Amino acid sequence: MESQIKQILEENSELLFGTTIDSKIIQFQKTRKDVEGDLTLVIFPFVKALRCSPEEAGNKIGTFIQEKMSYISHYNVVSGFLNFIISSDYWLSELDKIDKNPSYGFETPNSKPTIMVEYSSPNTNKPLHLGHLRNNFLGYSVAEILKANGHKVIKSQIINDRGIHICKSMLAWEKFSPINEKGERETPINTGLKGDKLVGKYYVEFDKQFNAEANSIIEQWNKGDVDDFSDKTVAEYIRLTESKVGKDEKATKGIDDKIKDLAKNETSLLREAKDMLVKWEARDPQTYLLWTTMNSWVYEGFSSTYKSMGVDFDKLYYESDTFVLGKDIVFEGIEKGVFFKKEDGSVWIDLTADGLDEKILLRSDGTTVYMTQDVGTAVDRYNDFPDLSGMIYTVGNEQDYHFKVLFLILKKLGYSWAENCSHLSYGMVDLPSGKMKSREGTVVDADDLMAEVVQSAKEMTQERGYLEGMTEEDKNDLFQLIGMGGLKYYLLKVDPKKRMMFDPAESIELNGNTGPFIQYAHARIKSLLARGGDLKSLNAKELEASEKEVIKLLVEYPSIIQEAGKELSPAVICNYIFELVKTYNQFYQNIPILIEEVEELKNMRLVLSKNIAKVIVSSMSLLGVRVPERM
RNA sequence: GGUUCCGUAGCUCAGCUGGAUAGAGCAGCUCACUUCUAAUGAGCAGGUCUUUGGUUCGAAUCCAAACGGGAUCACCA
Repeated sequence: MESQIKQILEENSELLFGTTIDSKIIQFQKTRKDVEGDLTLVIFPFVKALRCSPEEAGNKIGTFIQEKMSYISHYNVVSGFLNFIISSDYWLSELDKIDKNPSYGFETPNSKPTIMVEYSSPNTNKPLHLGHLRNNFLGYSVAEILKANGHKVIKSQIINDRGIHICKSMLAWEKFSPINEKGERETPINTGLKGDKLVGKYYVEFDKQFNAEANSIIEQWNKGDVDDFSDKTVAEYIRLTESKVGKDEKATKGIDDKIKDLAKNETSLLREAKDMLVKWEARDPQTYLLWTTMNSWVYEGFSSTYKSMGVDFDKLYYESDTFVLGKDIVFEGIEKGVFFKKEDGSVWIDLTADGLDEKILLRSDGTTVYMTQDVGTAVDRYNDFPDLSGMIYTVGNEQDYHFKVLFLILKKLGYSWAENCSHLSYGMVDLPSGKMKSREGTVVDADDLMAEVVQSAKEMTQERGYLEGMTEEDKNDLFQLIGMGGLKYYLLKVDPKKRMMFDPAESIELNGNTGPFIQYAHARIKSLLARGGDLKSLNAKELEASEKEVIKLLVEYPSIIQEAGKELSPAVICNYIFELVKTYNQFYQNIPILIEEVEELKNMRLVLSKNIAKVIVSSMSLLGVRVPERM
């Protein structure tokens, strides 16, 4: 409709305006709710060309368009805005088209280039938490949205299964796990703990012991007992301590943190963890066995968590595989002159010319860092899928800098596809009580939270649901569907880029802008349709205002999917579906459907409802949310 | 301090490629179930869109500065 009007204006611009017009000045917008009209053209930009008042200009253009387009029944001009009223015929014919298209809003599958979407990518040293939920739901949803836009999508994750953090858990387990009467240390089997939880427990234990050791070193320093430490360290300690004099509380705390870091570097625990990493990279059999065992525990735990989340992956990458490639690339890069070596053997890239810093790629002991692995992983992926037209990394915005550097390094290494990589950077999830810190144990565990929302959905549904005749199994599935639907919708409805507040009480809320609100509307429509009998083809002639409003929104659906794809934002879908359901509910509440006596009207209202249900199911599927037949 | 993101109703968020009187949800106060699922709908109340300047016929939206908040600037990942 808009493009038709635009075309008419452009083709007849000489006639209307006496000059050719810039297509940019043709601006449409939705008509305000309190003004009569379905589509609004902004008149101000034309006023100059026409040299008359906005009122006259609007009338001139309005009359002209109305003559050319039969679907426009009339128009009005209000303070510089030309409002077209589009006839019921048009909306009914649109509804008919929508009704006949089972995959309405979706592009032909696999008709566009392949994109890889990476998400989740956890460390294997601790369980998944609330932040991972946002990440997973977001990544999964963006993948679905891109598919709906016609792209072939490969869902992938990189599992950070190596590195110093894993060694910390391994070391703590070896050192601190109690031995039972059978002579075994703790395992998921003999403790009944989920594997990821058990390993996480030892990561926390490491940190606890590590801090204790660092504190005792500081105490030692404070007493003046410095014989066991290098002159350099001692000098740094003295310098920091002296710099505290006369500083305010905040600055003093900052310096204390630095002293703590200094002390941490001197702990035997960290030294042992580092030794372990070196042994691991050298494929020491015992270390490797321990690593394999503990990782397998974690994978088992993760896989059950992913199942509850309802997410999956097409292709997994492991850092333990890709870091070697990363290392090779670094060596090549040195020869190409992209990287350089410092005296102590560490390898760096100088990005100061690009406004960034120097970045390390290999430590002086030859082991790799995060960046090295990511370089390797990226190259590995393009080797596996040479036709990738894009790669999207779903990673928190605290890593904005990392990805900026990563993409720049790839570019400098001469990979032409580097510019197709993008970072889907999302904001942190805050709790009302403050920030989550995994080391301090103030996290919201993903498994616990999911269990909680499902439990809450269960209580609520038992209280007010329509469950007669359902099997226990179906009921449990329904509770799962509602609880998870609520949680996913809650986490996805906020613009991904923004930091968001997670209120546990609100996340299990079922009224207002929530997943269950939308699921409920669907169940209600299904109940209508079940009683409505067979549907006939549309033959109604007129539309009530509230019916027209609903159809208008339905018509927007394809463009919403496009926008969500362009913005990589499931929130766009959420906002749309909420608006659609709200508008439908107004219609539902005010207009009789089954009890309507005029057959054409009843039939049309049922067809309309059916298509609302269709769009609810399809748009919710883009969020990874299932929708019940009844609730 | 450098870089970067953010600041809209009591709370949580939409709106931001400039356009009409800035919108939802929650919380508060009314009202509507003998009628299709009330997990709903209708209404009331709630705003100097952080501030100041600029661009423009027109600014929550663009630009600049200030103030306030977050992230980041590791031989952690």
